[in-house]
Amino acid sequence: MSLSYALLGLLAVEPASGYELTKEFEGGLGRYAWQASHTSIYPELNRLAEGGLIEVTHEGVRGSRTYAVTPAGREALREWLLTPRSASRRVRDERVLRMFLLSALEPDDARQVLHRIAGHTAEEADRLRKICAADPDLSQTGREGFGRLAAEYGLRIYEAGHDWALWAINQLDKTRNPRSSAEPQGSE
Amino acid sequence: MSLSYALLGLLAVEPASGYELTKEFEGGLGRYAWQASHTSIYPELNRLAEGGLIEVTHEGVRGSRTYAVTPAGREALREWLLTPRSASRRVRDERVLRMFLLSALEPDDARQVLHRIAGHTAEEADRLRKICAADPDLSQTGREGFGRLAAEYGLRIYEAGHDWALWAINQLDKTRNPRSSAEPQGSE
DNA sequence: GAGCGCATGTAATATGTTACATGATTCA
DNA sequence: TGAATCATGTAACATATTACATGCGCTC
Repeated sequence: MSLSYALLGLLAVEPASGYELTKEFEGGLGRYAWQASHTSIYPELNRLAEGGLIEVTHEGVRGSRTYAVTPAGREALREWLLTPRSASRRVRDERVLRMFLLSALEPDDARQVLHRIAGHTAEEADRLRKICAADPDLSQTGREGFGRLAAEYGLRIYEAGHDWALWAINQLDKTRNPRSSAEPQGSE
Repeated sequence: MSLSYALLGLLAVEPASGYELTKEFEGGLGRYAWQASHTSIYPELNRLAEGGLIEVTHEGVRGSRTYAVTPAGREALREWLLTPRSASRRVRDERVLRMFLLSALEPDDARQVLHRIAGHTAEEADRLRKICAADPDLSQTGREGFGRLAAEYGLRIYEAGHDWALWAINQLDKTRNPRSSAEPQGSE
């Protein structure tokens, strides 16, 4: 189960409570890689603790429990990350699905969706570009460097998505109007 | 439910049987966007047919049923694709998750995983580059053009992932050995 | 002391996966 | 005629989402 490893990975970088982990999933991790809500996180933490992969290191004032990975947990995570599994393609990305289904639309509708995608990917890329520019050398360690690596990945993916959308719009325009091969379109 | 729209989208491009749709999901669609097996596809087709969004247009010799979208189904698909839903982030990508968890590893282990990622993304990009080169102008229509658009997207994403992996390796090398900023590493 | 954010949980429902199951047709 | 592929399905189990639920502590 991937959620266990996501939690193990976060805790391996820095101990945290279920509440803090939940917020972590609302950021870059849940955005690009694996989404989870507190109702799946808390039971999973309990299961991991029962299995001896994590343990409670601190009990906070409002009943919060801070978990940390045990050596066994760290080893389980390491093994999972170092072992390639070609079978592991549980891909589910609704945004990408929408891109794949564009051909099912009338060209004018598809163009409209592509313009929206182009706008959205540009915005996201801008946002991430700022984050990356703030720390160009990946000097931070721990959770910070973690986010930095993720931001860089997200940036490159959004830039690629943006380029793709522009390319696709151009292709559609060519099909509609084969004489002028690159008619600029108003952006959204 | 995204699966319904994935099926609607495929059928909108071209009528097909459950068996054929299942194979479609084994290709690019299931690889990058949305994965599904026949055990979820068949019940979903029945539900869509009950809801009047698709209908059986042909019964084959071995009990196969070819479905096509109804006007209602086409409209439902169109509305879904044209309506932006920012809430729709059901992202689950184990490969990306692994990238995000790298910071939890010792640098040497992380480097090893990154080299594997670099190798894998290069292979995938090569594969897709050939597919794209075979039809540079997106001249095909229907299911073919569909695949072409998807291949182009996949190519760009894998290239971006590859670049990211190389960048990350370089960053790790810098951290290990700050004097020489770009020490080449043996690939896997 | 009222309201907000912290912090965790359960239960019902929806969804997805794995294993099991069946039978037809084609091809060697 | 036996194996491979076509073609669809059910049942048990695992997992995830939504709605509901609770209570503490801080701040105003």
